[in-house]
Amino acid sequence: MSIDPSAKSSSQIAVRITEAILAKQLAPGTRLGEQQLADLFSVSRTQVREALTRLMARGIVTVSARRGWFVIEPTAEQAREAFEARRVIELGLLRQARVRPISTQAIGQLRDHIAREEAAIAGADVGARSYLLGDFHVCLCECLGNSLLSETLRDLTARTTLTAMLHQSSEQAEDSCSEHVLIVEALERGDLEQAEQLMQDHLQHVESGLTQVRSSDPLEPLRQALASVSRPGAASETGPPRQQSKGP
Amino acid sequence: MSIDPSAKSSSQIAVRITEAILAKQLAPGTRLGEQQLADLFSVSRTQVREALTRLMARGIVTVSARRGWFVIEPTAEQAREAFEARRVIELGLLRQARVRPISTQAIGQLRDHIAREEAAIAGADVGARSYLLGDFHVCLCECLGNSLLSETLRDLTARTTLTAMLHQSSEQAEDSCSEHVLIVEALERGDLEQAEQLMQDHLQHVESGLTQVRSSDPLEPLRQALASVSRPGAASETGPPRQQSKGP
DNA sequence: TCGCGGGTTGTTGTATGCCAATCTTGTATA
DNA sequence: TATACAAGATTGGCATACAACAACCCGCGA
Repeated sequence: MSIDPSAKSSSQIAVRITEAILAKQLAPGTRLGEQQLADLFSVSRTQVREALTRLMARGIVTVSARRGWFVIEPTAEQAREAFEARRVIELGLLRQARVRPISTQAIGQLRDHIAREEAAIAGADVGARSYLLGDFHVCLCECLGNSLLSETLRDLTARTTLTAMLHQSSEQAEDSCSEHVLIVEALERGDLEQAEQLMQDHLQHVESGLTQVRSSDPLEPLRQALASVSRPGAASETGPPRQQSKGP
Repeated sequence: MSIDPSAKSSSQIAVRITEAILAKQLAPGTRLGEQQLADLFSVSRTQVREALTRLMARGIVTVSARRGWFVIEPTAEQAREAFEARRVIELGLLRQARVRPISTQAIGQLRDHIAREEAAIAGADVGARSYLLGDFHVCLCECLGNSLLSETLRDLTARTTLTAMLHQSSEQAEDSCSEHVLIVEALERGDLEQAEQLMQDHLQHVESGLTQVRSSDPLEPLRQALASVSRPGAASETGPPRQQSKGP
């Protein structure tokens, strides 16, 4: 688990965890032990609990009473809702934006973002790639002038990212990126109708990229995990087999 | 401050506070002292902090370092974003709903809700009236099959309610309710296009009901307060949270 | 009268210890 | 073999302590 070494405030811890999820460095179902995180960040359980409470309010972490905190594992229904919510927000935002022109500065920001996407795709950093591909939508939302919705959208992106990890989607990074390019181009020439259509298609592509297991069988992940024998270091990700020596 | 007598868990405390805001029983800028709330609910500060942390993550409470927790006072810009977000979500949801029919059961729920609205308007309970008029939109969102967005919408409703309190809107309760009726009727006969238009108008009415201060001038409230000499104790209710000083 | 400086008070921020509840797991026993 | 029981680990929550800081009060000097 490679969240990051140093963070002091609880909000920073929450951000780190969120980023790790968006970068696919934290799998759904990962256990987040309080003491464990406290040691990792060199803070007390108090701070960790506060950070986790925050993340729970945002719906990207759950707590099972006296068992522990876990990264959510979106059910099929939740995944559907998350994608629908993204469609509603992103398409609706583009529609609302028809009355208010998009600043050239915003277009510039989006172009920069896409440049970073391309760099990440060219490079080998899978985490950065995943993060940036998701963050594009948040960035777009912010450029369209609504920071409130961008917050919500970030959480929804986390959910869909986790869903993608659960259902091991085929992430066609290049395709996504080129679709982003098309969207920004449409925005740049002021064709918001086209942009909306492109976004709709794009989200459709992302959603249909999931290998729709979509069973409501709670044993499905386990079954799937045990079906293929050789999985490279997957267990160490979720289940720390042993624990460091405890306190006094 | 008449939140309610008994609640045990932090989530319940958060719910109580949210409800009080939606019922216009907690004004924007109200101070929420930790010890104060702890005494009120007969719990420790720990629980109160957890509840407030949750509410902060949802954006309906802020904390000023070492000064205290306060119900947010949405700025003009934030108010604009909140209304835009509501438009985006509610209109977008109705648009998405075109592909999926609305169950008759959902229509029934909405009708029940409107009946309660009418009862509250007939009665004298201003709190219940305000709460129900806002909750209609949340309820509609849930009936349209997206509980994720309904959570977000609840928070946005809280924001717009607080904005309304700040800018002392003229709340034409009967008008709102009758518009709700029209919307549900349109839904019932499957005319989603019409429903969307009605919703758009309705939200427009609510927003324009605000005495549009709406300048981005941070001194505007002050100026307005000093323009008219005799104001009956507006701020004395909760103790004036003076100007906020931000950190570095 | 007015402004200024210093101490006082109150509130949050954070760590710590503690203990109960209870879930998990390992082991002994019928 | 299956059940019961004990041990361990982890969260849930409370109380407390104390530091950091903001707001307030009050006296002092000009």
